[in-house]
Amino acid sequence: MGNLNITISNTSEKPLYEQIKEQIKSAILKQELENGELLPSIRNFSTDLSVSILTIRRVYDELEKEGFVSSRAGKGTFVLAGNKDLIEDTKRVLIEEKLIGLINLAKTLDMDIEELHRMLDIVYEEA
Amino acid sequence: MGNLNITISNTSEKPLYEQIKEQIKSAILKQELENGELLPSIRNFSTDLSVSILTIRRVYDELEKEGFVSSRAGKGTFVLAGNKDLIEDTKRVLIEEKLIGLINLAKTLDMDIEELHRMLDIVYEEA
Amino acid sequence: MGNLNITISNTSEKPLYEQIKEQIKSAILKQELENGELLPSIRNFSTDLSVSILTIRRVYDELEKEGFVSSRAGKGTFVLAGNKDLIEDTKRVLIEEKLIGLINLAKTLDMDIEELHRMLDIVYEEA
Amino acid sequence: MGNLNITISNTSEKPLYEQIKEQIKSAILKQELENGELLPSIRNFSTDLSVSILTIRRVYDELEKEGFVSSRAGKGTFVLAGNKDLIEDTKRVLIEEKLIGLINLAKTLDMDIEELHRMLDIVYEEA
DNA sequence: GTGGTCTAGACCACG
DNA sequence: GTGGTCTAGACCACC
Repeated sequence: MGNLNITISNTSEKPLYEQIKEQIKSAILKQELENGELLPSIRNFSTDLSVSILTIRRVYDELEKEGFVSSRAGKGTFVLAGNKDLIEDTKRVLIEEKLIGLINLAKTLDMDIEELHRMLDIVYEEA
Repeated sequence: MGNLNITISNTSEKPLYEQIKEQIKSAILKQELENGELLPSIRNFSTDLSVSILTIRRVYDELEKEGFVSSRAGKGTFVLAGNKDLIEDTKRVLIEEKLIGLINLAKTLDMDIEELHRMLDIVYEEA
Repeated sequence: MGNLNITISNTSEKPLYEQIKEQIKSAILKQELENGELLPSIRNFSTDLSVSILTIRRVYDELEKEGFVSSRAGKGTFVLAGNKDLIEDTKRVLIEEKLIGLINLAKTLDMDIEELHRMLDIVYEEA
Repeated sequence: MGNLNITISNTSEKPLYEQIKEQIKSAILKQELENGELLPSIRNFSTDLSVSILTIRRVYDELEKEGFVSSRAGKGTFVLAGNKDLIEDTKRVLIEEKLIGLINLAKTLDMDIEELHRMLDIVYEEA
């Protein structure tokens, strides 16, 4: 039941490998990709997305070092989503990183926490 | 009443010119720098901060393009902070950009608005 | 009295053929497999372990080259464990190889032999 | 007082990038490279060692992710050796990894801890 | 077929 | 000058 639709933008400021990596990571965190599921081969994936083999290789390399997938020569690259705690922790850490950036900016602009809560609701409605 | 203390980090991932630019911009938005105030000359500023003249030139160039300062040959670089509404709007836009990124991430991770408010308070306490 | 329980891991960084080979070799060195004992046929073994026939063939080939088994067409693959001295020597050589690597690392990190003995005991307890 | 002599072997089973990475890491751990010291540029280093630019790039990338160096575009790659605890911990972890491998092997070969201590002394003398 | 390593180029932003 | 990203190939071991 693998669900993996990757969209990449050449105009984005984010590097290609990061765009792809984040979308795979997000799919794992949302549990759209199950534990043990086989990801596309490096060669197939690179031709599908029209990017270099090396770009996909980098995506799989970094995901493996972060513990989200496991690559074995001759077999392929598999999703590791067995550790539910890791998944929940990772989600919180990702959100926290963005919150820290937001709060730092708010503080340098003399904006208080109540105003921040108000704007959060407003922007959430519009998004 | 000019208040301008710039601190730069060589290990930060942000480029030097951006670090300096953001701090000047923040000082203008917080109204620590008044309308018409004269900023340091490119040469003095670059020696004070121990960075290249080119780096400061880029800071002033970009700030001028964004409408925060005005440079006149032979006279110097002046703060443009006359329009109070513009300043308030600019602050909101900066915060909104970060909020949009935060909310997009939260949605892709299946995190709801209440949880986001809770985490905002928690991280705000720690920061 | 042949005792041969092979366990393989798909997430291990070691290749399948090496995992299997090491376990057979270890069983011979520990004398769990006796001299002259008949190992499973390539076909049976490969279906039992759910690996390719080529993988088992490679295991038997390498074990034969190292002198631990003997394969005869039409008869099967037999354990060669007659020379007890050879077995003891092989065990020591395997351990020595790892010890050399350990000591080289310790020396490049300026760690002395006493500290090494201490850590050996500590890690041995935990393992 | 930078001391950085890298030797690489094309016949080693270890990949080039790992050989180079380990030697730099070892120099940092032994404090032969000081905090803040500038490492060779990617281009110079690659021509000095006669390897591809990408190989050196990978070395610096991984060392940065592990927290041993910091790379900044336009400035270079610097040694981060300020955290003494990290350095001591890293040394112990590296030794522990090898000890675990050694002990696992010893156990599968029915070799006890006393014998291991004896062999450690013997091999240490010879090495 | 698969991933792992390596090469020899290129263009970009930063200083 | 520097590192960061990306491309288009290649050879190898493993399955």
